[in-house]
Amino acid sequence: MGDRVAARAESSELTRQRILEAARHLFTERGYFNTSLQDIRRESGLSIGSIYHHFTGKEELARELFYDTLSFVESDIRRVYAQYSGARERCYHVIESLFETTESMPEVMEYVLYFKHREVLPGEKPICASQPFEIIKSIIAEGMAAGEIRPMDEVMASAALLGGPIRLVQLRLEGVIVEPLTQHLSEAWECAWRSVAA
Amino acid sequence: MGDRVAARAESSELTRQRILEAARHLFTERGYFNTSLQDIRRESGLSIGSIYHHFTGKEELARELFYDTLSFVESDIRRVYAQYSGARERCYHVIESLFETTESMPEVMEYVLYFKHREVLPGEKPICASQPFEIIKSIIAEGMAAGEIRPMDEVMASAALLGGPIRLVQLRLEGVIVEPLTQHLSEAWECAWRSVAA
DNA sequence: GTCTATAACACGATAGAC
DNA sequence: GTCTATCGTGTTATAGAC
Repeated sequence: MGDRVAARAESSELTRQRILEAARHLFTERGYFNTSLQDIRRESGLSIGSIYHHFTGKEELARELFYDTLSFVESDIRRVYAQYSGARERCYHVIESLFETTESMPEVMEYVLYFKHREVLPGEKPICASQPFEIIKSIIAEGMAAGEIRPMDEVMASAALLGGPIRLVQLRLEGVIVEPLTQHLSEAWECAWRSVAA
Repeated sequence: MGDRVAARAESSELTRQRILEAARHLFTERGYFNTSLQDIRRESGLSIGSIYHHFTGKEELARELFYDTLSFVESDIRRVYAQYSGARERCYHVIESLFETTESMPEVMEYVLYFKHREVLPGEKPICASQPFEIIKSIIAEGMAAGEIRPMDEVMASAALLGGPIRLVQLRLEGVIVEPLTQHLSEAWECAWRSVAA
């Protein structure tokens, strides 16, 4: 008997995901404000009523996607942190994972980079106060203590290390770079590491 | 008699500027889509009719501001290009000017960095195809030919050089960095140049 | 849980007096 | 050139049948 409850819950979760996927696609393609709930209804193949049954409104869709994406990025960085040791290795694999995600899930990457929290979700904490940012900072702090990274302001070091790669991701998403970013990994890494290496 | 015509033209130009200033302020503060013409009317102290007399609509305000800002940045880079020689000197002063503009005209900088052409002005060329971007590329190409910069992909070099500083500008605009960026110029420059220096 | 129909509203844009 | 008043449209969100 619990089966029927479980099946219903599962199907409910499925429609939830369908709505979120449609929203993510449209938000990244034409932007939050250029997407109406009618668009999301059409894209998801469901109805307005159904959307409002699962979410309180359009804003919650954006919020949900935002936190989804953020925790995806976070777990990815955590994995790298746990799997490797030393700032050099860890930073390398953070950038590698950044490039891989750009290729395999460009919409997720686009959402992370271009989503304007302040505009769409006023009152949310800025992304730089988020967990991923904190992990990066501690990787760098440890690397500095170990003498791998030149002593300098931590914010400076993180900007120097990731600024270039992030810029490349943007150029790739905009279509300026046409080859997969993974092809440029070693060259990008060389530039990034030189900027902070001791 | 020409005086009266000139005076009228001047006053007309003045109200035009008042409207543009109000629009820039509101667009950067809360975003294009969160700003209504009523807001611009209130902020500028004029009327809806007056705004429509000077501009064809809201979108033209954004477009006008965009090209204004772009040509400001362009002339700034051109100045640096003409005033200095060698990739090293030129790049240093481009970054210096970037930081100075961030401090003296944060709204201009914010408009350049965060304005979403694709969303607000669909059909506009992306900023990376713009003149400022082209000048940077030629500075780098000349620097590579002169042996100042390691041989590498030009796009890669520009991302490495400016990615870090641009990231710092963003952090400054978001309030993560509280001191004027000019204080960090030498450290930021050190990181940026190391990433590409021969 | 899912649907359709519709309410309530704000927006960009226009018309026309002065 | 500047203004006020207003139109038409598209939006988010709700009500209520099934």
